Amino acid sequence: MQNERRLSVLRAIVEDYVKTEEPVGSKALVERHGLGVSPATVRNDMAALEEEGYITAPHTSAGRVPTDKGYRLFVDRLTTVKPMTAAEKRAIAGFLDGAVDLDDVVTRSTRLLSQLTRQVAVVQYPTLSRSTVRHVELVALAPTRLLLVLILSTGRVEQRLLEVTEEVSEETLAALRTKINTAVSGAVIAEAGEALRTIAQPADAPADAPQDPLASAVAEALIEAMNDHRSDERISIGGTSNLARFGDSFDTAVRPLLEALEEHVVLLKLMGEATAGGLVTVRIGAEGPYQELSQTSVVATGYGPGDEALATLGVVGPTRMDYPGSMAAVRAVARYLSRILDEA
Amino acid sequence: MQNERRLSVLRAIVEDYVKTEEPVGSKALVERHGLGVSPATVRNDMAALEEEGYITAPHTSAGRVPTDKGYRLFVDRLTTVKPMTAAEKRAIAGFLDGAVDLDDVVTRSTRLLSQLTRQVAVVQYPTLSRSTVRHVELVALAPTRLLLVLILSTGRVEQRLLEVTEEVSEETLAALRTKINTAVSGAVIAEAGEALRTIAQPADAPADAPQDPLASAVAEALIEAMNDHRSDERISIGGTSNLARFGDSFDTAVRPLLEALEEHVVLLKLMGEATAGGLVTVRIGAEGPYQELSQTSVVATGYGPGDEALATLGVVGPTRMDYPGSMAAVRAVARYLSRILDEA
DNA sequence: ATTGGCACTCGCACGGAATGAGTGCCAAGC
DNA sequence: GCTTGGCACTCATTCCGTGCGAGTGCCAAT
Repeated sequence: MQNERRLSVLRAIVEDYVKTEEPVGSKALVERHGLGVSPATVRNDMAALEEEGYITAPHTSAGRVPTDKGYRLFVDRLTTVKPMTAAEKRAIAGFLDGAVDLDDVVTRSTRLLSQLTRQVAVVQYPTLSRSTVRHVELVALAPTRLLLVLILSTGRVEQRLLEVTEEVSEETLAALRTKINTAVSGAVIAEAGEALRTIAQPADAPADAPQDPLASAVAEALIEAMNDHRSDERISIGGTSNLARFGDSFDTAVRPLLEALEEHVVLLKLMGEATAGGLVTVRIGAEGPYQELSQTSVVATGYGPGDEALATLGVVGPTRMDYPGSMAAVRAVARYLSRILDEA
Repeated sequence: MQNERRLSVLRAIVEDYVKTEEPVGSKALVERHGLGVSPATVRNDMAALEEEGYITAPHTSAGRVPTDKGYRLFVDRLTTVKPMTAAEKRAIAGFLDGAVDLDDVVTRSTRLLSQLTRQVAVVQYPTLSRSTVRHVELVALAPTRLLLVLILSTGRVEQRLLEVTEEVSEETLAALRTKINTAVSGAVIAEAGEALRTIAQPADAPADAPQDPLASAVAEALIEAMNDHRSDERISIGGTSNLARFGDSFDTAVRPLLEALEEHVVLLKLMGEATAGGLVTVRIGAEGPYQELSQTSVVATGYGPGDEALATLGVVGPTRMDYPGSMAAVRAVARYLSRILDEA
C-alpha cells in the first residue's frame, strides 16, 4: 500500500476544503492537484482514510471533510511552515516600528496579526511574574495621598493610589524612595517582595520595635501591585469582524467564541502555556479544554525578550483554517515582538 | 381623531416588536395591551401611522414594524426613563466600588453596562484635553535613557521613553524635575505646553544663549504626550457576544458593526459629542454618519468629574432595542462613573 | 495495486398546493 | 363621526413530491 500517496490525498483534501469550504470529492481532487492517479484510486484511499478516522463524509453522497484528527496529522506531518516573503517581513517591521510604548506595541501586533491571518488575533500583555523591577517612584499627590509607580523591565508601568494616615514630608519620601529602589531595582518580582518586607520590618531591629507605618503600607501596596494577577490577564483582541466569514453555524461556532473572547480568563486558558523558542502550538477543535469551542482552533506561541516566553500571542478561528499560513504569521509576529522587547 | 390613542398604538407596537422581534399585528396588539378597542379600530390607526411614516409593513400580509422615524417619536415623546431600582443601584455601586485604578474603573463600567443592557457597551477613557497636570516624573532607566511619566488629574498616566545624547546626572535630573513640576503642576494641558516651552528656552535669557538640550528634549516629549490624540481614542468595548442575539441579518447588521467596533475612530464619531448634565443622546439607525450602520442605534452620554463631559460612554445595538432600559442604564452608569472621578 | 464501469444513495433545488396571519374596505351600529 | 364586525384578498411560509446530480462503493479487468 502506497502510504505516501494516502498522505498526499489527505493533504490535498485539507487544502481544498480550507479553500473552498465545501466537502471535496474524488474527482475534483485529481483535477485540482496533479496526483497522477484516477478518481477510483483516490476513492480507495479515501475509504481507508475514513476508516482510520482522518476524514469523514457529512452525508452519503457528499465529498469528504477532514476530522480534527485529520487536521492534527496534517499539522504535525504534512506541513512545512512557509516563511514570510520579504515584502511581508518589511510590512511587519514597518508596522511595528512606529510604536511609541508598550501598549501601542501590543495593539499594533494584534491588528497586524489579525490582518495577516484574517482571523481573530489575541495578544497577551507581557506578564509581570518573571520580569524585573526597574524603578519604583513615589509621588505625593497630596499630603496624605501617595501615588506609587512601579516600572518593570518589560516597559510596563503599574500604578497604585495609597492613602496614608499621617502627612508625609518630602524628605521622608525621598529617603524611602532611595531605600526601596536600592533594595528592589533589578530584582525579579518574586524576590522583590521579600526585600520589601525587610524594609518594612528590618530583621536587625528588635522584634518589638515599632513598625514604620509608612514603609510597611507602601511595601504592602507594592507587593500587592506585583502579585496582582488581574494585570496578568490583560489581553488585546482584534479582528473580531473576521468571524463574519464563519457564515454557517453561527450559533454553534461564533457565539461561543464571542463569549470566550469576553472572558479573558477562559481565553488565556484556551491559548495555553506560552511556548518558547519559536515553537508554535496548535490546538484543534475538541482538543481544547472547552467543549463549546469544539469548532475552533487556536494557533499560539509565546514571546518575550531573549527567548524567554513572558506572554502568549496567537490567533483563534474555525478548525477549518489555514494552519500553515497562521502558524507562519504567528511565529513571525512573535519573533518581531520579542525583538522589540529585547531592544527596550 | 383620537391622536392620543394613535400614539398609544405606536408605543404598543414598539414595545411589542422590541420584545418579540416579530412584526406585530392588530389582533395581537389589542390582546397584549389593554387598549379598549377592537382590532379594526387599531387597523385604522395603523394605516394612519403608516401613512405618516412611523411604521411600515415588511410585506402585505405581515404585521407592522416601527420605522426609524417611529422609534424617534417613541424615544422623544413616549418614553419615561424608568429609574433604576434600588437593587440595581446597589449592584452598580458594588460593582464599581471595587476598582483599583482608572483602567479598572473603565473596564468594570464597560462590563457592567453591557450586562445591564445586554448590548455592546463602549466606554471612552477620560480625555486628556481638559484635565490638569498633577505631576511629572523623570526616571533615568539608563544613563542616556529617560522615562517620562505624566500624571493627570483624571488618574490617567502617560509614559514616554526618551533617548538623550548625553549622559544625565541624577542631580541634573532632580533639578529639572523640580523645575518642571513647579511650572506645570495644576495647569490644564493646554497651558502646560506654554510653560514647558519657557523652561526649554527661558524668556529672560539672551536670545542667542545656548538652548539646554536636555530640557528642550524633555519638554518636547511631554508636549507631544499631552497632545497625543491617539490616547484620546482609547476605548473599552464589551458585550460583543450580545450581537449573537441579532440572529437575522448577520451580513447587513452584525458584520458592519463588528467592523466599526474595530475602528475606534469610526466608533468615536458614531458615539458623537459627549453631552453633559445627565442628557442621554439617542441616535437611531440612518441618523448616524455611516450608512452601513443604518440598522444600529447608539445610546450615549458624556461623563466626567463635576458635570463636565470629559468622555463618552454608551451602548450600541440594533435599532430594535429597548431604548428606555438602555437610556436608564447608560445614565446610571455615567452618573456613578462621574462620581468616582469626582472622588479620585 | 490500479482503473474503468456501473448501480446506488441521498442531499438539495425546484415547483406547486395548502396554510394562515394579517390587511383593507365597507356597511352597520353607537 | 368614530367604532366595529364581516369578508374578500394578499402573500410569506411551510410542506410535499419530484428530478437531478455529485459522489460513493464495489467489481471485474488489467
